[in-house]
Amino acid sequence: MDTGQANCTPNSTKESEALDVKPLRTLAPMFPTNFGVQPSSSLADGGPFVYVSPTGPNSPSPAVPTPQQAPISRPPVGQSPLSTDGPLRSANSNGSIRPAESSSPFPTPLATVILVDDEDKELGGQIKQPLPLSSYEVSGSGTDRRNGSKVRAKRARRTYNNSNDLALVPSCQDPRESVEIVLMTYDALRRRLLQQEEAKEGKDGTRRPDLTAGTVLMTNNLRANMGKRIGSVPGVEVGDIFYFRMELCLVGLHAQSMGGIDCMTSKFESGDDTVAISVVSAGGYENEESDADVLIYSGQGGNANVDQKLERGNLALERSLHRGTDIRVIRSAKDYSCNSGKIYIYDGLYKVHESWVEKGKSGFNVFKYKLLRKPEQPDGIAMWKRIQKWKENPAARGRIILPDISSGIENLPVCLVNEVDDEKGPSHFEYVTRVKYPRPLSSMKPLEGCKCLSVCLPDDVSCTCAHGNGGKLPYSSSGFLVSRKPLIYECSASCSCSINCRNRLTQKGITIQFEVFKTRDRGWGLRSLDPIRAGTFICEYTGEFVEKAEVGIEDAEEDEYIFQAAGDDKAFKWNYGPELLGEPSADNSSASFGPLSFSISAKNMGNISRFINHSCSPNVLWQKVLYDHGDEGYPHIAFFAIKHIPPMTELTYDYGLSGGVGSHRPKQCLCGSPKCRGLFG
DNA sequence: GTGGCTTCATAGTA
DNA sequence: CTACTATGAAGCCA
Repeated sequence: MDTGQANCTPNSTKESEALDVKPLRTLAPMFPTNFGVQPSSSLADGGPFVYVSPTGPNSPSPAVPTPQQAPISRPPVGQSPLSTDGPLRSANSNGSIRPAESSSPFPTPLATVILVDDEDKELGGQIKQPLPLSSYEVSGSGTDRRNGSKVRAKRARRTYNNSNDLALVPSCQDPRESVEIVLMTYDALRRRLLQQEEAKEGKDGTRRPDLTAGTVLMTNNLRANMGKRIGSVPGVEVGDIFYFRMELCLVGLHAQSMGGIDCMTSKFESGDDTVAISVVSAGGYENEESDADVLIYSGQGGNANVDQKLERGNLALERSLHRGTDIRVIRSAKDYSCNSGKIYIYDGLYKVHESWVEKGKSGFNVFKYKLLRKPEQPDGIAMWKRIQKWKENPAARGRIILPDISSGIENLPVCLVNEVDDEKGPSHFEYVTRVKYPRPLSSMKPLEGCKCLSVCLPDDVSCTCAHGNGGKLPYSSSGFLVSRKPLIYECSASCSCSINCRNRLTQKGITIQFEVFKTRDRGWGLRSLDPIRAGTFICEYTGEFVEKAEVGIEDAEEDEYIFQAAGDDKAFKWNYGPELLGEPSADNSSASFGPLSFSISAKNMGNISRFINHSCSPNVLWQKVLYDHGDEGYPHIAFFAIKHIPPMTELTYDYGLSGGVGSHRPKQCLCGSPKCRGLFG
């Protein structure tokens, strides 16, 4: 944002020089038509299957097995003594490894994404309405209160056919975009369901918005990468983060909603085998996770009071060892910002290198599988471990220019680092955490206050602040934006509620550990050391409030530090698919959101937000908020996360394209997105 | 097609 | 924080 746009040559050789910098996440190749299976020569030529001994060339494990280890009696390959192989229906003509046709008759696993959107009319009468929540509200099991008996509602079985009859708009061509749309839709529905749940007075039982949202998307075929596959999943990149197991299901990474091992039957030269395709290591068993490239994974079953058996997932992992097939690994990390306390990270492809049986803590046999990460993959969990070390010992972090660019003004220090060249930092500016208005606050219209005691609650119908926001508090109890709104009214000094009220989110400042860093080709940028969940408040855009007419057209430098959002339709689609819940479409028209009649200049004064660069595929959106005055013409601009953002990923928002309305001269865009418009500003 | 079972989930409560 | 438990849904399997 602070440099002129250099050139449009992407991916020059300079990229590889950024040693410790996580490379900017690149997009998956377009139109992947294979199943992610690479024929392995050792398998294709019918060579011997590799039984990796504990002393194998790639195994740093002890040469002598410990006494507690016993070799697994290996079942013959291609023949299942336990009938774990499913029926096979696909013919394989070329001899390469192909997944056997399983439950999905889709000829290709291209992401199937159905968008629900206001422009449906273009498609005329072919559109089928999505199934709203009410049409399958009875889901799962519950207790019938009349007779106390356990009843189990029929779960709608989804039949996968090729007619794509629920497609409301054509499928996305870019798998990355498909995955992101599925995830954003999922979380939007989940947040909305949670909001509805919190507003209910009598809470009958524990509701699970995560599962309900998942069911809605599954029922509407709104998912990516349907059908299982070995290897990487189109549109999902190493390092991607997830907050619910259902998210892994919806993007095709791991189909089991709870199970840790996912498998599929695949064709091999010598027959069919059910091999493991993905595992989730989330702390449920005694796994060893000390090394970033090694995972000692425990088998399933046993339940701590019986021996585990060589069946199901355990057998599949054993077969994966024999076949040498890739296994996707999803690892978890502690994250106390979310209720579950953990977060899932896709850590890329591993292979099983050895297996054994040992006595677990309970004294019963447990299967163990040693998985080694395949080389030459981007950092996944390794980045997390590195950040953890930085946090424990800040001195271990190299290339620090300033430990805190805010000089203690922010809630948390904001580090300034340069890992790409010798530039010593951005040009001077005054760090401020508040917008400077042309008039004093005392002269502006005050906000109407609520009379809530202690904190505002979503089930309190008398809260005037909730009324001002359309009847619902805009943030969930954990502090996430539920959906984008034309304007949010936070509680203010006029309210009787305390500072702990959930409706005082953005006025309290940042809660994430950010750092300002030098990008390769776009000047200085902003990123976070913490994972950021969709809907999280990032920061406010601070600077000097200027009326639009006052912006100097001639000042090129000022132009780089202006917040002046234009009304760009695509950038405003965040609250996808309220129709999926049987609700009316949200008003996402650009008239509700922009363009703005004012600008904020951060040239002379500002905060971290002045370093947020533009992208045509942004991960941050802006939202108008009022909290210290009631003048709707002078709203605060608050940034929120559009999607889950892994640590060390650059934060970007869509500057829009003012199209000659304002003073901005369009600049060459370097965002690298497939959707890049080429120009912005 | 169906019902039962397993499963490294969740959220709430103590 | 940790332990406990009630509820849950996908996919496998008989």
